Amino acid sequence: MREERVRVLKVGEEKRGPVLYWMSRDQRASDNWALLFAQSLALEKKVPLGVVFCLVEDFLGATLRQYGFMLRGLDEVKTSLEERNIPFFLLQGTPGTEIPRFVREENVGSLVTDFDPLRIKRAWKKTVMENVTLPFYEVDAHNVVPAFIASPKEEYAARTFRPRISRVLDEFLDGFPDPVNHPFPWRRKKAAGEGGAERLPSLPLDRTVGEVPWLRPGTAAGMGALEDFVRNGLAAYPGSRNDPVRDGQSQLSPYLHFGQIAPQRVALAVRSAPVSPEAKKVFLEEIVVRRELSDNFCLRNEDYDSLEGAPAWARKTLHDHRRDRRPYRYRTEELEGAETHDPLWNAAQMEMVKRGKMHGYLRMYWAKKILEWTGTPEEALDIAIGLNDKYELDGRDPNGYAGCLWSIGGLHDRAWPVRPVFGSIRYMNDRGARRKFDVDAYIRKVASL
DNA sequence: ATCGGCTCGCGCAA
DNA sequence: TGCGCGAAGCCGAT
Repeated sequence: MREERVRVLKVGEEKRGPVLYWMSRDQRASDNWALLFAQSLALEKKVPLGVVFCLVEDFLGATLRQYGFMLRGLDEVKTSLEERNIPFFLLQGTPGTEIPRFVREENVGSLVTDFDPLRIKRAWKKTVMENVTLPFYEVDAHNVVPAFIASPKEEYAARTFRPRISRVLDEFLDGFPDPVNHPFPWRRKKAAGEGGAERLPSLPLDRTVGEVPWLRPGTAAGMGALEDFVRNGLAAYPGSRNDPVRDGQSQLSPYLHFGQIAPQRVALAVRSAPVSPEAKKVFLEEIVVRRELSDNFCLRNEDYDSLEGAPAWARKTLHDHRRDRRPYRYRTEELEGAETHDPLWNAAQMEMVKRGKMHGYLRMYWAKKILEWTGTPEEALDIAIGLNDKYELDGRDPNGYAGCLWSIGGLHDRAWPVRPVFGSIRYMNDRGARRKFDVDAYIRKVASL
């Protein structure tokens, strides 16, 4: 593994004791650089290795839908790790309290965690850091090119970020080593406690948004979806990705969001697939450049989920058009209930509510119409992020924040001809959608869900 | 079907 | 200081 993936969060005092990987964003037992680094430390010191996940009861308003997908995936992680003599502990509570307590109780010698640019995760790590004395490392197991290496600043657009990735991609896109059994058993084993899915009934969750039956959670299912896409979808991807009727997208984003599969595994599979160089290029642009640009945005911009995070030209133009007349106005509840005059928008909203996933092209259209139909750009952004985080399996992800800001706040985009309400933010309408795909067929498809 | 204009600012060449 | 060009478009002219 390239050592640039590792950042020392705290030098700490070296002492003998097991190595603990505090798993957070990258919820998988293989293809995980943070786990691999933790194991290499443990092997070097000849000590046990354990993995802990801290279950927060109310993570940014997450729902049964998202907790169900996550906890069922974690149960698979537990099984896979235990087969390799690595215990998995599912704690419940605030990481700032629970991780330092676990470290003390089990006499942990070194602590490793994975990388996440979101501010709540950074705040947790800061508290943990202040409450432990041992060495504490962070490994970017989510990005092919680690976010701290990719760029030292907030990038202006994909075109400024792309060359930074291309320069070093070959160095970082290396293969994952095979998992190995850990030779040193964890001794004073804390009581294992209930499994993840068993805890679902007792968690204080929003149960109005139920689990989705059509997408099976976990690493095995995610790897299956990847295999299926590479075999049956990748070749046609450039032509079908913007057609929500054909559904030419990879369906991998929920697995990627919860870290159940590694983006790097996806990139490796695509790179060696027997398809045209063009198809590979188009998909790698999505899976590497665009996805990692979202991490760059959230890492380098404190205001990644508010209009303050939008570029200055965009904030100005939206402000200049603040008082423009809005021909349609909807309240949050009307939007949430898919009760607008626009059947395409309603269908997109219904697809998200029912399936936990909205097609990529429609996400842009959907968010831009919220800007057009609500009182202020700030309100529009709050509603878009709120609905996305409530219903999408991949809510609360850097990609979601960057996507909403792209649609509403001109992020990573350029100026376009001036329109009412939008100013020079790129405008979209259903005529454009009709040029691209059979809108009525899509509406019928959603109605039959 | 295809094309140009719309419009802004970064990054690089000079 | 000038210039090319960009994350998924729209619209009207041809």
